[in-house]
Amino acid sequence: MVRMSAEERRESVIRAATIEFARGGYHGTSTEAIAKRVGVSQPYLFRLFPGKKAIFLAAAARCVEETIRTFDEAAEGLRGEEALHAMANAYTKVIAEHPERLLMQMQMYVAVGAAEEEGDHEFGAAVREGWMRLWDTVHLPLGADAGETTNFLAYGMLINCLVAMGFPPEHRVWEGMYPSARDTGRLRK
Amino acid sequence: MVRMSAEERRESVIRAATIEFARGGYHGTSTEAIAKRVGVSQPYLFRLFPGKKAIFLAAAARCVEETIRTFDEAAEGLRGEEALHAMANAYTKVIAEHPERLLMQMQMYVAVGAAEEEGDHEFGAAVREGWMRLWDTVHLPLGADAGETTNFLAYGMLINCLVAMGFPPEHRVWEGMYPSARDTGRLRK
DNA sequence: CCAGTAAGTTAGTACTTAATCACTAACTAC
DNA sequence: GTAGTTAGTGATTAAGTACTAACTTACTGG
Repeated sequence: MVRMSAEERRESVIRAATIEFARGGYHGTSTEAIAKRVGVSQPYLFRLFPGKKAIFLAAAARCVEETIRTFDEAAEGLRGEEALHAMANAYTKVIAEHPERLLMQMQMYVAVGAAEEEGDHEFGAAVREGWMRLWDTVHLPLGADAGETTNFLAYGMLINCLVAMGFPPEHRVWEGMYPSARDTGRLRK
Repeated sequence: MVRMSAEERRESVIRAATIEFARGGYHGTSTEAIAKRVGVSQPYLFRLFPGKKAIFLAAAARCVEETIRTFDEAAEGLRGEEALHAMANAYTKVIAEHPERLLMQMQMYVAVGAAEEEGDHEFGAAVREGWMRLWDTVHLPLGADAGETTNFLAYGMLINCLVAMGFPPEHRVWEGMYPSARDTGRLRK
């Protein structure tokens, strides 16, 4: 048994939860599965977090932070087409190294409807706020062009969906993605 | 009690299931919720379908059919930019009248990972096949241009995500969507 | 009118799972 | 060393849920 500070454990839980929730979504993931991945007993999760929902929220929030940071760092000091390429490349790297982040984002989005249904309006608001922060993050480097920003994010969402569907990297759906992204994602000033 | 033929009932179940699964996803939707919406007892669902999974599959398949048919009919006899506008308008109409179809699509996509995990490789394959049929459906009217097709579908996926997140129609994220779709989605021949 | 069939229900089972409670083991300061 | 705190577990529970089996009600053809 490896003892950790509660704060460190919470970190591990967030990482494990991201992977598990990314696969199964909120309802398709048991707290036991998360606990197993962390290497800790299931009841202990409820010492670290007030409930399952709080774990999901923490994982979702973290996921948004990291995505925003990824784009922010990639575009640092760059503008226009250069920023576009830098951010696209950064995202490509995330796809390869942390696909769970894309899937977790999808799970966040689809979880909004259910949360709204059960009276939780804060969750949807938080997700939308995260999206707008992401929007603003890429907006400025892309020349403060709304059309360009929307286009960039549209390709991002398509990528998320294709990854979720499990299309292998060599599949033809990926063709026309990057050339096209460069082409149709050109900057009009 | 209104009696129906089993076939008609199955139809009702598929429609009800689409709405329920669209909100809650596979695991977040109980067969009881579906039965309630149909107006039938919960166990009777298992006479009409072999199990919950079969209901989800039927709803998902139907959803894909209808989306493909929507584009197919909208683009009938049109090519290039005209087809693009016709299909975009048709999709706009679906957003307003049948948002559950967009949400169900999202739920399908995110369900692939979990299905794969539990050894069901056919589901993912079916979803990908549906996607490719959709791809081919819009590919030809858009001038058999892979970049154009990808672009069109990218905007579609962005729309799906924004709808899932619950952005109201007047929100600024929608600005730059249609102008931009017209603009960046222009046809290069 | 009645026999067969198809539509539908009520009651119940087996199982999963989020959350609680009482308890134990390890670290830390004095 | 020992007192107090912090990390962690085992046992349990209550609620929910997919699915089964046995029974009932309505329609239909001869």
